[in-house]
Amino acid sequence: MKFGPIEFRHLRYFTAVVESKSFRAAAQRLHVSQPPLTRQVQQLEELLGVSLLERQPRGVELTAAGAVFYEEARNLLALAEQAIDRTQMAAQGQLGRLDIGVFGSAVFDAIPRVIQAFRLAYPKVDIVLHNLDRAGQIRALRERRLTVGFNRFFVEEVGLLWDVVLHEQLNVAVHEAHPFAKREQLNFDDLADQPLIVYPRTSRPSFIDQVLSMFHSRHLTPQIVQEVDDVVTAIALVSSGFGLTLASDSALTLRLPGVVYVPLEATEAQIDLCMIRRADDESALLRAFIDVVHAVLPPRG
Amino acid sequence: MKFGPIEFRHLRYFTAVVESKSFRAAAQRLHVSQPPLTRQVQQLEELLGVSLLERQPRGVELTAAGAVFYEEARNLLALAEQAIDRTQMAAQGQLGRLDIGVFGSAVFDAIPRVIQAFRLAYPKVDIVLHNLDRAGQIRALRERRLTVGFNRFFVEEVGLLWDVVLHEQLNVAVHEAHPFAKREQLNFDDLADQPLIVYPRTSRPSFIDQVLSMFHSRHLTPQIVQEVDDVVTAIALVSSGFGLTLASDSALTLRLPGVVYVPLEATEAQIDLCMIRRADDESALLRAFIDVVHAVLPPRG
DNA sequence: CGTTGCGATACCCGAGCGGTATCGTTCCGC
DNA sequence: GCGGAACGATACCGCTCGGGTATCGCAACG
Repeated sequence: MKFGPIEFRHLRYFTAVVESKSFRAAAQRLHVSQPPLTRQVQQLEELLGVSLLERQPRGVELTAAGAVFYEEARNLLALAEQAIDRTQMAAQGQLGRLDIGVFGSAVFDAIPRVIQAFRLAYPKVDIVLHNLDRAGQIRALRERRLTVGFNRFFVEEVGLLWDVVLHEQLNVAVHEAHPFAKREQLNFDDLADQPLIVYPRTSRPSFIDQVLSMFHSRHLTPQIVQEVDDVVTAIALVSSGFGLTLASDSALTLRLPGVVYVPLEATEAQIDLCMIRRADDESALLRAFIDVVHAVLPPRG
Repeated sequence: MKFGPIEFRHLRYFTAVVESKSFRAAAQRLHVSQPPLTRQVQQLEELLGVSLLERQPRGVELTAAGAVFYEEARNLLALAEQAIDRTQMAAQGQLGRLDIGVFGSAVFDAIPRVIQAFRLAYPKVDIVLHNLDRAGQIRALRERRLTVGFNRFFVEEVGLLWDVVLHEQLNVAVHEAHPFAKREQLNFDDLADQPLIVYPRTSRPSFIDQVLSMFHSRHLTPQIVQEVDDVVTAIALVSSGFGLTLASDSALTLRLPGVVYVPLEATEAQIDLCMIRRADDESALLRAFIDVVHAVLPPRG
């Protein structure tokens, strides 16, 4: 006489009986015989302490409470189906939340392209962008607040993996009044005695360090006239005739009045865009995102 | 190796494991041993075709899909609780919908008082009022579109029950300029040769039929100057000096300019308010409503 | 007034749930 | 570095309980 808690079986049986208005018909629909159905519904009524059906010779009729419970049961069964669907979607990486760390000039071109493509392929995934420098990204990754990070020049970090996802050329941003503005291409020697604006210094090694090493390998010493925090400020200074600066291809979408971009000689004048992630993150969502990144960004930049 | 469909047991076990971050601790919480827990969670994962937990030496960790399913499971369990609550409330008449048929002057006083009291006692019951004459109420009751109806003078109807819930006195509505307006009380003899406005004729026998029978039993013949559809119109005509009319106590709240109500002699000058319902309706909701009606309306009107 | 179709009941069988005992692994302290 | 402790997984068993067949009691219908 003692029953356990309510189970989905009770709901399935009860709703079938209600919809068939008959135990026998419902039994047929459920591919069971009639007596178990009777028993389960009786149990359900006893568990609830409520009479749900009025048994009549011509079939069954819902009581007022039965009508309420029927609606609830239908709802629960539908939600259970949804729960399964959603879970399976999540397992395939089609549902969930992706926290992406971004920084620097890549946010102007490469990142938006990746995100747009990913949104299209996985519309039910929430994407949250976090503006973090490299150190911040690494910390956030370790603390699981981030799924992936995009940055330049990752050093090896235990527990983290990084891939180069894009090679970009360097460009020189000059004011249109500057003689370089007419040139098809420039090289490092051209820049040696030019007033250079450099960025950013937030976490070493950084963009600027790689640029400086390119000068050093050519035994050149650039004339640094100003240090700034970010690309936008640097280009703004170029726009106002302060000097020259270097920018990756991604920054080319950043158009300010009077600023002209001239490609730098190709040899070694490359800057990488890297993606960093946890080594132990084997989620389908991250896998799917990585695939999109490689599909969107040119296999060889 | 073949499992049936998902049951609430799977959800209860899984959520317990997640919340305890441990199979053993969850087993203790659930008052079962650890192996069945392991098995049920394994079954759940197989049923979903999804890995929900990462078993680690220090306990268990949710996968991304597991986190999604956990939220869904919590939600389902909470909704199941609510479903039980709501069903039990419905069984006690505390939840549901009450369709009430109303007609005539009772809507001005008695009905609003009843409904206000019922709303207070059973706030989660939806009350829907339907303006239907007696024939319409009887049809709607038979077709289950109505739970109760209020009207005057019910004849016996098979399958329906009626109770007198209120006795009201009759009053004469006269214009203040009329000599009767000064009287403390009136009787039928006074009215015999007065211009009388009568209402309504919608479904016989009706209010007017009872009034007329009161005249006849006294061998009097009233002077009917106008027939109208409803009380409000009748009183409006009184207000414009058209004649006199009779109105129950409920209509006294209906105050129009120049209209004065004078009580009619008490003997036999009573009018009933009746409540009609299905004989086979044993719902707790109806029972509760009837109780409220008898509590609100004076046991002897 | 028998027939028919309904849900309820009685009884049986076996799947499956929960129990105990134990294993394999990892992490910890000595 | 090694034994012990703690974790989840596995093996196996007993018994509950869900589902089966057969049948009952009852009301409606021709």
